Amino acid sequence: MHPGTASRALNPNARGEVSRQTVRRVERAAHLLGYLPNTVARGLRTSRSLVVALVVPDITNPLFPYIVRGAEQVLVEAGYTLVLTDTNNDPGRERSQVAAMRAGGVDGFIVATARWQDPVLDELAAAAVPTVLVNRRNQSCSFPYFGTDDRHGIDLCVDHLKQLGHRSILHLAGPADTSTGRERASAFRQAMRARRLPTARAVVNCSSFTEQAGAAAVNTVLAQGFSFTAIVAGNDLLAIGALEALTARGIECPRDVSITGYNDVDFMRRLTPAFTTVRVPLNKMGALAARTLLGWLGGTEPELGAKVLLPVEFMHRGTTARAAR
Amino acid sequence: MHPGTASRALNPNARGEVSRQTVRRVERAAHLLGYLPNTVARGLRTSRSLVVALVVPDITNPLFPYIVRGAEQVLVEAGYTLVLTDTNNDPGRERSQVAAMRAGGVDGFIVATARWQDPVLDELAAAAVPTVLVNRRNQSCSFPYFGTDDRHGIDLCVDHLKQLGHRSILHLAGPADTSTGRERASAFRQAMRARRLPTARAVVNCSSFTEQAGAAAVNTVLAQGFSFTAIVAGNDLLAIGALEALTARGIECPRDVSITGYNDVDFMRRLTPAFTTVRVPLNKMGALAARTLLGWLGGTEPELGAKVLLPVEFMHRGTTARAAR
DNA sequence: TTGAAAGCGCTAACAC
DNA sequence: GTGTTAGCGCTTTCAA
Repeated sequence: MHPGTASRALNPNARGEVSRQTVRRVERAAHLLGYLPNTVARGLRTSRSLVVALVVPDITNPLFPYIVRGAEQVLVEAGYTLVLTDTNNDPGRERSQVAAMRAGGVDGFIVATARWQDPVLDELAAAAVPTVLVNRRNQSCSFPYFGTDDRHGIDLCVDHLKQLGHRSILHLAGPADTSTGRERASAFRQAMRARRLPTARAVVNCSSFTEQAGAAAVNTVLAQGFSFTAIVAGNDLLAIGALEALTARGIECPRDVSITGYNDVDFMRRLTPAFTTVRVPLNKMGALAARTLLGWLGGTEPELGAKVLLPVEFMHRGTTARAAR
Repeated sequence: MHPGTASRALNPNARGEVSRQTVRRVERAAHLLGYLPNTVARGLRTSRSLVVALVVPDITNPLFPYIVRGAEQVLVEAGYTLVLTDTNNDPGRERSQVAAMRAGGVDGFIVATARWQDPVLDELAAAAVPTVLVNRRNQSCSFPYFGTDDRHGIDLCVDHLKQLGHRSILHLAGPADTSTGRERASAFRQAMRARRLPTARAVVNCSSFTEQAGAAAVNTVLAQGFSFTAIVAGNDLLAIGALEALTARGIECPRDVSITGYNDVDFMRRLTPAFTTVRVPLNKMGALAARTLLGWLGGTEPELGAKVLLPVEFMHRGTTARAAR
């Protein structure tokens, strides 16, 4: 039996060029020998590895497992393998890991670590590596982006608080080198202005999307004497940090201050009080990104600057209440 | 310049066989051209890919991200790449994904999905693929295993509850096809007997390590009229499910029933009441497993049935209290 | 110290 | 429909 023929028999695309009988014979033999086509050799020959890399900043941030899961589901169904790489929020590691993945011949990237200015993405774009962005994007948005409708989400929060009688609302903004930090802050300002609510000193920047940063920001604002009756946090972790900082000072939520989160990470509904937050379809975001990348790898090049914003859902729970008179 | 020489100049091991001057020349050129050695081709030639696969049952289970992180840290430092594969708790997918990884030429496996009887592991053992087990093991323990000292952890729970005056203690055991389910149940029985506490009907099996299963088990026991004043849950999710089921029936924790969890997943301390549970060094478990696998790949074959049990720490928080009189 | 050549396992183009 | 051949990019023996 001749290797070329065997190869054709095993390859779904070329199977047509070979007699049914031979196909059967080859399949039988392959099964018997426990033969697994060596995808490395195949990749070398075809320069397609059927591997996609997913770059996350920190897999222990409860946001990301759902994105990973959504993406892997789609990828595996299509016969692809997912390579996860966790950059530990370190641009240096991001650069080197991406380089390693490239050298390893991955077919494309799903990037969840985008910073506002991101040289790694610029390189990827320059090299025309199929890449999609998820959760965050870079300024130039060099690639298709799958995020959520932050403008709407934040607007829902502000609206809800206004309905409850709040006027002095503080926004805990995520880092300015992330699109989510910037865009939610901008959405907040716009939502406040649209309702003739005061925006002066109403936005404070947090150094990262962590509890610590959220707590620190609240402490700073309090120390400066700025008073507020509600907080719109840039994400759930910032919201939790804010709650802790307030509680530590005897300020109670929602009695004294209302708080909204963002993302509706799994355990938010289980906290006491259960958190009012904005639910984001993380699974779907990952799946959609993967599907688009797969399409790209299959030849249908996407519109490069395309932004897909998934709809969000406001979850009214226990951390928001009518403003004290 | 001749490719063989260039290869030697770039390869740390063979660099000695080449003149310093040539090395410099090659390095300069490589840098200039942005040359990245193609690891696929290298892998084909050397049959080492510098890739390790990590198999998890469900990355959204908050247990696993920490293990992933611990492992990846170590792996990346050693120049390896981590391939994550999530089997969605499905043995079929586990089998096919592992086969895919094998065909993809990974150097070894870290498996966190082991079932008590696990044909996939048997195959891996038969093929002598370097593999380490983490979190769970199989019955034959065909590979080095990194888990926690469950016997001690469960003993601490029972001891604590006994100190508080509890005698009727229920154990919510994880699935019988996992080592963690079986061993914690066995540890529970032993701990109870050692303290002359009753074990009849004190262990109930849950179909999976999920909230739903925990709640269902508690409901069943309650329906059967078995009464208890405390629960030792097989893991945190079961504990949370149990708490929900009890609360739904107006049984309060810890006033009426005390509950202990297991693993001390990140948000347990944030719940109200904060959960009494057993803290497990997940990060270290992943790191240790990775290091051992790396050693194996480097030539130091580990003792095959070796079990490394990491120390646990009992976290006394708000879900346990003195037994009602 | 460097050059030459073979070959890792597979596939695609071409010949029969 | 099947056989033949060349070569993906690298490493490594062997010879110079």
